[in-house]
Amino acid sequence: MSPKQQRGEATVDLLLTTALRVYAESGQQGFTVNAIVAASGVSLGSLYHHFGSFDGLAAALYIRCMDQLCDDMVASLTRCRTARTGIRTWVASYLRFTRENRDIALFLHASAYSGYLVAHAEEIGAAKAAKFAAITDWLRVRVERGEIAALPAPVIEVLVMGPVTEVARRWLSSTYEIDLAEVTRLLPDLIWRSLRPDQDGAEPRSRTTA
Amino acid sequence: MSPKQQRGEATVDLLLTTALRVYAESGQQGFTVNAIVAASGVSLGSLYHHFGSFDGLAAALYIRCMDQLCDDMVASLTRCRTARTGIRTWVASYLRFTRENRDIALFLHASAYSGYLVAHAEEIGAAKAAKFAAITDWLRVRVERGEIAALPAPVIEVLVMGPVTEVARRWLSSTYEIDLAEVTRLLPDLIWRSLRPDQDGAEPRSRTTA
DNA sequence: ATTCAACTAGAGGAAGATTCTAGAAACAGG
DNA sequence: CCTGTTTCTAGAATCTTCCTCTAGTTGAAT
Repeated sequence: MSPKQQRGEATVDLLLTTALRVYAESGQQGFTVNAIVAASGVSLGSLYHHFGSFDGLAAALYIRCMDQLCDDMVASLTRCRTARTGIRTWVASYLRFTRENRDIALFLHASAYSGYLVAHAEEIGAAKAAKFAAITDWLRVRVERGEIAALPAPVIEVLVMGPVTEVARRWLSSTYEIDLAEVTRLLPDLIWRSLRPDQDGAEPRSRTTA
Repeated sequence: MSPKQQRGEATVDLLLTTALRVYAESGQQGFTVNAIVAASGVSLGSLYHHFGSFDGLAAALYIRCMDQLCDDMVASLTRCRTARTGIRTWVASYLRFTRENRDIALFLHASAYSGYLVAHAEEIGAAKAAKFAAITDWLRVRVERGEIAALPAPVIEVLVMGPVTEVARRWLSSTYEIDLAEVTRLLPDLIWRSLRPDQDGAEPRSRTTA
């Protein structure tokens, strides 16, 4: 299972990094084996030796990018105790990650429907679920404490991730003009509004009880 | 400018309709000129006579689908007077459209980054902006009346469209399991919460003034 | 009858994913 | 240090797929 030589690991890394750069520079059109091979200097044989197919490389890259994003989000989220700061931090960290890792964000958004990961859909789904488990747990605890409105987990996820991914999409597409700084200032609070346990004047239970 | 024969219009329509069906059945992979030609019975030359290129057909299909969606949303929205019902109806209508027109929604979501519309990006952008103008106007009026929080237009759009498109994405991908009926029941109110002018007990101005 | 849009059929050719064979580099045991 | 084995690299050749173009036909309108 584990490689007996570590020279391959470096080429794998080089290939993935180059692939991401190629995608960022040339878009979906130019995202091809030849381009990646040419840009990386690695041979075609090496590529197929390590990934088996082009889709294999794309799937590996997708998983690698998603892991980075998820690790970043989970780290930000789990550092927070209260629901309010947690949600706000979650939102802010996604936007920050997008700004600081444009290439990764672009690839993630574009690949969602891109077809080259249909073959590895199960694998990717599993990886994503594993990473999201930490987030779901964090949310469940706060919902049980009454710090977040009693909603199904998917609805909460959608209310947070929805606006944020939409902003990212627009910022990445560069046809819209989005003031990312302003949005980062406004969104966390606005999203939190839709998740507060109740809005009719009652104080959050964390103050009155426990 | 106007066609001297109207037989072409029928062919164009047949091609677009078939293309959508092919996409729904075969996905990105099977979305090719040959497949469309075979499924429609129209000849390859005809296709090129009308659309000039494969990308041309894809762009035309994209615009047609987007028009349908936008017209539906605009019709639902402009029928509403108050901000609250408007926003809630907007959300509900998008979800209803997605449920009732799965193929269209799928194509729209998947094509966003798909690369075959890069060539016609300007054209598409213009068409989209034109359709969205009605929505933006509707929003501006309500913001000026104080019925909606004083936020930049993009932020409002993102808060509404974000969660809704995210739900659609999940429902379409079929790896997530989304209870669309339940979401349709919950989301409109939740989204409205993030847009209400203020949440600290003050009544909406429409009641106290004017 | 002429004209022009609409259409048909099929060839051409480019591009890209994959396979294959050959060889270099690391590793293990003697 | 030598040798067999596995991992890895190399790049040409292949095979498939798909977009585009050309040349010619049909048929409605004037």
